[in-house]
Amino acid sequence: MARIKEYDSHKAVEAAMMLFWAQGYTATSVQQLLDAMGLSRSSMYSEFGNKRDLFVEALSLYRFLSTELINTISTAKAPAQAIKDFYEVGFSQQSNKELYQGCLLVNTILELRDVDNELSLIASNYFDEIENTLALCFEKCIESGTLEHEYDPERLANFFMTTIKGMRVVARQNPSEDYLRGVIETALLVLR
Amino acid sequence: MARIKEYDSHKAVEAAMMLFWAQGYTATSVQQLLDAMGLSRSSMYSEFGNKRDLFVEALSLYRFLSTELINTISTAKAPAQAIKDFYEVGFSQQSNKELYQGCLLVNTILELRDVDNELSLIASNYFDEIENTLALCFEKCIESGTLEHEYDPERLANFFMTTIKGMRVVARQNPSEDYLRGVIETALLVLR
DNA sequence: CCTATACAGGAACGAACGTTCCAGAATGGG
DNA sequence: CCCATTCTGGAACGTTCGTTCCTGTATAGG
Repeated sequence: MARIKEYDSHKAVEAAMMLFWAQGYTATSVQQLLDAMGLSRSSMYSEFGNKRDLFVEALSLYRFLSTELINTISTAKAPAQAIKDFYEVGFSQQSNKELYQGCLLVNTILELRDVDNELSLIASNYFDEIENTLALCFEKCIESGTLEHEYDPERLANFFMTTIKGMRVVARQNPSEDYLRGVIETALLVLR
Repeated sequence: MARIKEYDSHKAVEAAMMLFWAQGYTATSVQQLLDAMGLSRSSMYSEFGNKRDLFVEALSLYRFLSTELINTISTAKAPAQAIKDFYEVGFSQQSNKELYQGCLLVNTILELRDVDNELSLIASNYFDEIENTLALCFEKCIESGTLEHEYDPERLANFFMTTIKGMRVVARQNPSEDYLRGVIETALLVLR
């Protein structure tokens, strides 16, 4: 053995993720990725195989980073607060720039269906995971009495996930913060 | 003068629109467009200029076809029925295949931001038109007493448009009809 | 020192892309 | 008939793409 790797593989994938997030899969060229990741062609191909595999890793990282968001939901008590926390993540200072990039998963689902269904399905499945977690959260709320039992937890999860996907489309249209906050408040009217 | 044009320009744009709708702008090649439109390279370039201009026409046609949808809203009386009509258009028999293609405008906004902002903005502006019409509809409902005056018509329009955009993302994930109908019913809970 | 490994940089590849151009066939009006 | 116009089909162009390969250099361990 000789010579230790210089670049941080995790940081490289993160840079790639940001670029895919902003520009989409097809519109992002390998050269742009190399510049953003700060490594050479040779290193990229020996480390990640090819552009598609790199994108799969970027998707995986995006999902991993979304886990803290899911945890926020699971631990919250009242459903209204859970949903509010869920929405509000996008407004946090650290990810304020990212807010207006929309959502890598939504973008991927729309861009790659009928083009690369396998990649589109990966993104779709990540959403299903989140949706199931959300439904489970509502179930617990009903059991603990913070949510009336007349509500169907699965239906609520379906509705809020759809709203969130819509908001992440709207986010890419550069709306005002008031616009998004107004949508959140209105959506919460569903819970009484 | 000599020889009358054989192909139907409107039909050609419609075929192009369907293809762009299904695959997106970048992923749709000129050759695929020619096959779908049923005309030769020479005819396409002399008639429409280039791929981008053809896409602009496809967007315009999509907007035109959406007008009947807008008219449905404006003439409806009660807001709940108006929104329901608005949603239900996607379920009509003639456009059932199209339902699962999502929405050309949503797809375009997400795909082409940071790639071709001008095209992305065209799609965005079409949505704004629809949103304004929707807000005006709610205003009339409040004046006529079919909607409580505590509601802000603009905020309601913002919410429902966002929900619709979300549904058109979900539609591209091939959900069940029950899923979409459940989301609609839940969203209508906002109106009491 | 020596060798195996990790890098950079760039040349080269084939394929696909959008676009332009041209030769030739078909067709309607004068 | 004749000519202008509308079409087809394909060749060709330049560009960009993802990918592979090669040369050279830097570095850590034996």
